[in-house]
Amino acid sequence: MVKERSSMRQSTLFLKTQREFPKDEAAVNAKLLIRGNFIHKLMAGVYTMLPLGFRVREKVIAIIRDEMDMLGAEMLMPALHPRATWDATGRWEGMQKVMYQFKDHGGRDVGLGPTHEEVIAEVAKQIISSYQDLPKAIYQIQTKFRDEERPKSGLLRGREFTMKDLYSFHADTASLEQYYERVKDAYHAVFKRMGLMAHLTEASGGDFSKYSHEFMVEADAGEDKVLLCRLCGFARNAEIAEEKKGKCTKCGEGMLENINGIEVGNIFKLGTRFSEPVGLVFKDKDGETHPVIMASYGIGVERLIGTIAETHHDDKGLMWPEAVAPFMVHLLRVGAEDDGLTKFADKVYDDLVKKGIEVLYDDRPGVSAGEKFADADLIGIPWRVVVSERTHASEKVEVKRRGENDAKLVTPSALAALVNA
RNA sequence: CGGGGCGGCGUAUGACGGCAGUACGCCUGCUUUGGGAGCAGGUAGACCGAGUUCGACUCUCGGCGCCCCGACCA
Repeated sequence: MVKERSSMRQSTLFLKTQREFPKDEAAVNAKLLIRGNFIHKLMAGVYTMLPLGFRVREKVIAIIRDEMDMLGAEMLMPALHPRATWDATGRWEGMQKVMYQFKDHGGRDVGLGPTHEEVIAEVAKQIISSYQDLPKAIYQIQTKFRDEERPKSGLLRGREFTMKDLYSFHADTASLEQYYERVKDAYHAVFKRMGLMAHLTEASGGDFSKYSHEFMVEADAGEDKVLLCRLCGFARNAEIAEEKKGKCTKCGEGMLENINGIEVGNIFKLGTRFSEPVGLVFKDKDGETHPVIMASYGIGVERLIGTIAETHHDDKGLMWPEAVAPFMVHLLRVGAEDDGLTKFADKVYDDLVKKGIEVLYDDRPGVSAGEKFADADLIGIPWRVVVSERTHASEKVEVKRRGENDAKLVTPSALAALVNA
């Protein structure tokens, strides 16, 4: 069915691209996303997702959700937390630097969650009490707040952002290991589906784990240094790497290379770091009590969008992979205002919409062809369809993929099949 | 948090210790219509505070904000 939401007329959309790149941004993703009007910066590290950006975000989330639903159920935890929950693990003090903490009107200490291990452990206490309750996993897609000392690089490091965080609970390490491997596969699938090649990278475990794994996308804008063997795929974060170059320590064949990586996801074996202090325990078959073994798995949604922008563009603008593009088709009506042409273009639009294709229809009157073309290149929708006097004369439309030079004339009825192929 | 840069119509910029200009945008009208159209008219701007000065958008100091480098990064 035709859903108003799936397609839009540009003349009425809350959208205005900018002629120039913003002068105070250096990061490619910030330049392109701001100029293309996908996002609007409210303050450093805090952005409005405008309609185009919102749609990309929805696509990204849908892919994440699709893969995560195979690993556990979704729920939603609050962003506002009481101090007591964080005091249980000592992190009210420990995370003062990154956690927004303040007093409510009643004088109570509260904070905005930078992460949710404490909260989920508290919730899990009510669910888990026996080995028969394990393993379990649960995830959410939720807003996190981090008082970053230095937000930077557009969407790559924000103060308020969406994170998918998955938590798993196990009775023993064998169960944890097994589940951990499943998550690895799911993560690779998530990134691959949105056109990103992520290297599974060994990293430090931070506060509460000896080791963790990060998913690194190679990009100039990446703030992490990673040693990578292109032959076998071995990767290790430079912060923990003892070797700096030379033969790969894993396969012994390839050479280790230094690359910049953007960390789009990470997975941690938490062990009992959170379950123990919170009292999240279970009874085994013999009636003995043990702390639950936990792991957490995160993906930064806006950072992913920024990463895609960093890796999918040319000098004219963005080039969205189809899976996350805000629309599949950008339909441009160019040339003089003319009733016949307008009707023809409207019909092309309606037909595509009826066939379930998401179309952004640039029906703006009085906007030059050149400006529409430039906007289409900037916004980066995968397929560009042009309707003009020329094409109308032959009852055809002109189709071109973003990034390719050659356009071809096809009949409107052939469009949907072409785009869906 | 240390260091650096920047702060002017909605956007991007030029000049300047002495009436704040240009381009784009936006509004009116006419023309135009396949790679950011033309003409005419119009609209709209100095981050905040203190100091120096006859006079500060301009110089000095402080604050705030943004960007960049570094540190930090569950």
